[in-house]
Amino acid sequence: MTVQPGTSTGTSTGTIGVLVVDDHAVVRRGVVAYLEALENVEVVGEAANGRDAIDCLESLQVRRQPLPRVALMDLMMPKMDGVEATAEIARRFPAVRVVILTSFGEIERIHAALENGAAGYLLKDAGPSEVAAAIYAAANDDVFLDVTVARRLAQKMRSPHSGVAALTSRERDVLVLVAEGRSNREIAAKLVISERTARTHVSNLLGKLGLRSRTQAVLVAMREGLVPPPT
Amino acid sequence: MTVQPGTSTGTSTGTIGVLVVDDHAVVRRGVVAYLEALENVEVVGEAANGRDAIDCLESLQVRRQPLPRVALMDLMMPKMDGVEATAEIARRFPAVRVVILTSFGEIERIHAALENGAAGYLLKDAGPSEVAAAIYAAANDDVFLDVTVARRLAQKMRSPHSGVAALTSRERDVLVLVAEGRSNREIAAKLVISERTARTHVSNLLGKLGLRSRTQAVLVAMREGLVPPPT
DNA sequence: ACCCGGCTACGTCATTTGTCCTGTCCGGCG
DNA sequence: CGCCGGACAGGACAAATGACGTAGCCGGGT
Repeated sequence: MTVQPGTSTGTSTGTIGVLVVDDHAVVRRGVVAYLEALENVEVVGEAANGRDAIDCLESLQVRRQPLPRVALMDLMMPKMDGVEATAEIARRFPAVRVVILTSFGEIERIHAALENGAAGYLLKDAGPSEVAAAIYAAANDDVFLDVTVARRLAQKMRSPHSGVAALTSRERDVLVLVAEGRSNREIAAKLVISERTARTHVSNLLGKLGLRSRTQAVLVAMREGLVPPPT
Repeated sequence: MTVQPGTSTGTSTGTIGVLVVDDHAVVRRGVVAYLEALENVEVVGEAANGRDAIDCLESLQVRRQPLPRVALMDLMMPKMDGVEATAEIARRFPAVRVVILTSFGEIERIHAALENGAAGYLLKDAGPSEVAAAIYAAANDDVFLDVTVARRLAQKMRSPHSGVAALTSRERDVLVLVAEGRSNREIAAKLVISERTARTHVSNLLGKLGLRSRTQAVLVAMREGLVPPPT
């Protein structure tokens, strides 16, 4: 976690403070380089994970320093997942808009992030102009979505009957466990239900997803971002 | 693909030319920012994927311009995988050292990359100093490995009897197909063998990996980088 | 009050998967 | 040459998986 010294006199009204959150130093460097080219944007801090980001905001708050207007944040970080961090920031620091900047466009994570209060979603192959647009939009209480993200989201809305969206919450629970390599028996134990019931859920979700085996379900769950890729 | 204009008079002996290959513009920007801080290093081009990188080298060659001494390259790119690109560069442009800079430390990909002629392996949470060290090492015909990568590699060498290394090549073939969600019957068809044989292979590889179901095998195959995560 | 959808559970059945053992064929190696 | 390990194959069997139908329970909406 890094906080710029409070000596910065440039934090006047009209300047957009940005907190950059990413576990990869290279990416932070690239983002900062993007932002430095923008006149009325100032990077007020960097954090390597969600926990650090929260800490950073807290310490700014107790020091009565202005909070950043925007947090530019990766998903998939150690310590604290971007989705969780987004939720907590939206809850505890409602003045801070969270813009997601991540490598993968996994529909479930996109959905989760936006549901948790994200004000934008960028993919890492975005150019400087897109990052700028997203930040200005967020600062303006608008929402900026990457084109391909928006398209995928639209597709999801159009056909709620394909994909994990069609699953009930219980079926999603089961799918997550399937995607962790658990057997029906183990799933039953974890969820405190009968093994037959677990099998029923598996059978139902396979049907809804149009799959023929739990192995394929694992792949779908990963593709949709329902479970993180194994480390 | 971007090539710096040949007007650069600074490409004197002693200067290390670097080609940056990554599909994420942000990452390229960050890397370039790193490299700009180094005195005797010059970025001679950028490419968004393996194919572009090769093209870039070709075009430099036909124009009789000096090839970069080092290519800093991501794995997991569209168009052409980093491993393939490394192999082709090592074969066709032996003067160019390839340094891998990637997010994940998947032991199988590390192994494949190094086997294909990579001269370094960095993780993306590397700081500027590590990137610099890797580039200087590569330019010097040395090999630079990230500490955690080196450790994992050492672990692999120490215990060849855990992990995918213990598998026969045929078993690896089968594992790849398992990890694609194929059934035993489909695997048999793909490999033109009997289903019983496919089952034997699956059973044997599960035993060697200490697993109890093919679903877990999927996770291991992903973790080891034997198959790319589903897009 | 009534219906519907979701969670629970069970029974039955066909398939798939995984284990163990046996055995053949072939190529490399001492 | 004999030996060994790996690919291939099959039999026998146990266990897990998945499909389909049925049914009780409960909460939310009409």
